[in-house]
Amino acid sequence: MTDRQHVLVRHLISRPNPIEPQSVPQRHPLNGTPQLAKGHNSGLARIHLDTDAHNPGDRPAKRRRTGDAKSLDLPKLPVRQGTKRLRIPPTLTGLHQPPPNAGLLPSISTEQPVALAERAASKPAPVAVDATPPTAGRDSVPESASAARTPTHLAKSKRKRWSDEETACLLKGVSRFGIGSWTKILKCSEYGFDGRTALDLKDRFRICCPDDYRSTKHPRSGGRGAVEAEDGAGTDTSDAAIKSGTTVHKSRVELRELGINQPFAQNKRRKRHAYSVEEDEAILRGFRKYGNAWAAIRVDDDLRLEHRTATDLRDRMRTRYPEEYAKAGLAPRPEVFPKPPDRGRDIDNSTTEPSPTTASRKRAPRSIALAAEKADDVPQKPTSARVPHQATVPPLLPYDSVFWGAPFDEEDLDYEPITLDRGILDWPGDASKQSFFDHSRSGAIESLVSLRLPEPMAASVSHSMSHALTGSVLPSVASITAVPQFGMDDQLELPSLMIGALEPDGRAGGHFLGFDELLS
DNA sequence: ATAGGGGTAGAC
DNA sequence: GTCTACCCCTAT
Repeated sequence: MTDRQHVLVRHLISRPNPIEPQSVPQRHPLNGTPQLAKGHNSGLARIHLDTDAHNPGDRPAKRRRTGDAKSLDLPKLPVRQGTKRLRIPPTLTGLHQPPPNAGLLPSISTEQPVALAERAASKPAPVAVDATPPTAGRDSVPESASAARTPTHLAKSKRKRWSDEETACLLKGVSRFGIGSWTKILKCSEYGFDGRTALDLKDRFRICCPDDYRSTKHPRSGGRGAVEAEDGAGTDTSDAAIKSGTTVHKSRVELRELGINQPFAQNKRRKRHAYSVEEDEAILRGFRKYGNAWAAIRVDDDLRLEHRTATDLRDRMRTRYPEEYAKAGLAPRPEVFPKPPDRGRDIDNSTTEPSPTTASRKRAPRSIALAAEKADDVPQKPTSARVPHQATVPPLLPYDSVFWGAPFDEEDLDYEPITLDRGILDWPGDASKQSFFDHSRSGAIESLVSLRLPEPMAASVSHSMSHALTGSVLPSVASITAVPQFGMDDQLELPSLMIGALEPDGRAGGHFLGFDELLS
């Protein structure tokens, strides 16, 4: 920055705000609430530094923002108890929402603190289950307890041996519902399992009856049929071995004792078949030909898809070609467990609309967004052109850089989704307002660059606002007032009101924009 | 018959 | 643990 620009900035900052004369109590241009009262000749910086005078101390001092000791907050007017928070015009709704990287903060959890769990774990622990005598139910935990999952349980849980009762329940369940219906068995009230999962059941069955389990994978290769086949072919399931406890394989005798005299029912679930490229292409062709008439697609001889069910085709279409599926007006497959947003993508430079204001992208309609995301995951050949990103929105302003009027209290702020008219940040790009501030020619404010703040100020601002969106924001008044190099402890302007106020030749001039103009 | 909104189980 | 083909259920 040149010396001349330094001087200009200083001059401007020390000028009275023409739209905010100090002698007249101002009202917020948006909501009509009283604005911060300025005392005669009392600099804001002085007000800041004398916080006690304005904060008589009935309430504990607000927590300062961390990081920059030079960064001071403007004093807040007292907030009447029970004051309803004002509705913010749609243009500004959501400006006070947390920055997108707020997710880096630890989330609020209802779980017990880890320390608590550790303390619990440090108590004299019950004897390890593995060391307990192998009596039935020795390691059983009351169902309610296992469901509640105490913090102690969250600590690396010990292995729980299968009791004989559990194993019996499993085998009976498999006999009744078939191999593979693990959840059905698990949920059946006639059987009791000690906090097992369906996966646990499968694993246990694989150990107890390996041949039967294997038979589900290779139907022709084995499967003793529970009781018909020879005992323990290839495995040591002799009575001696069983009695000695060296095996958990279940013998025919044991199964009979459990009342299992029939072969285990095979899982009715069809075998999985990965979709081939040919199948995918056929499905797409069929969809384009018949639309969502899946049955018609299935029976079309040319498509050779009869081995799939109509639902299979629907499912495949909605996962393999989500865009095409959505274009037909069909809802994409909902995500069961929505992933947290990929924060890395928020500053993705590969967006189709390169602009300084694309630090965050407008969220596409859920269906479309999902479609695009799904398409990202699909390997194989590329699908038709992606649904382009809808648009971009300017980055969010941290709420402390915008004047909100009096009745706000930090503690009263709940956050709302942003609805921000992109024009709010486009105005400096207007050709009629071109000035030496306009550095990027991009038509949008480019934060500190556009402002051309002196280096010390820029450093201070960027430091104190490190919580804000990357490269996004105007500095907060609080940040600016904290910079002593300017000797401007008297009158300060909101930076947003100064931008664009210079003539191209550098003279102060033009007119100062107010919020009302800014937002009109 | 199909849509929608998932759940499940097995492969990896 | 993740992915996904297959499955299920209800509504239309």
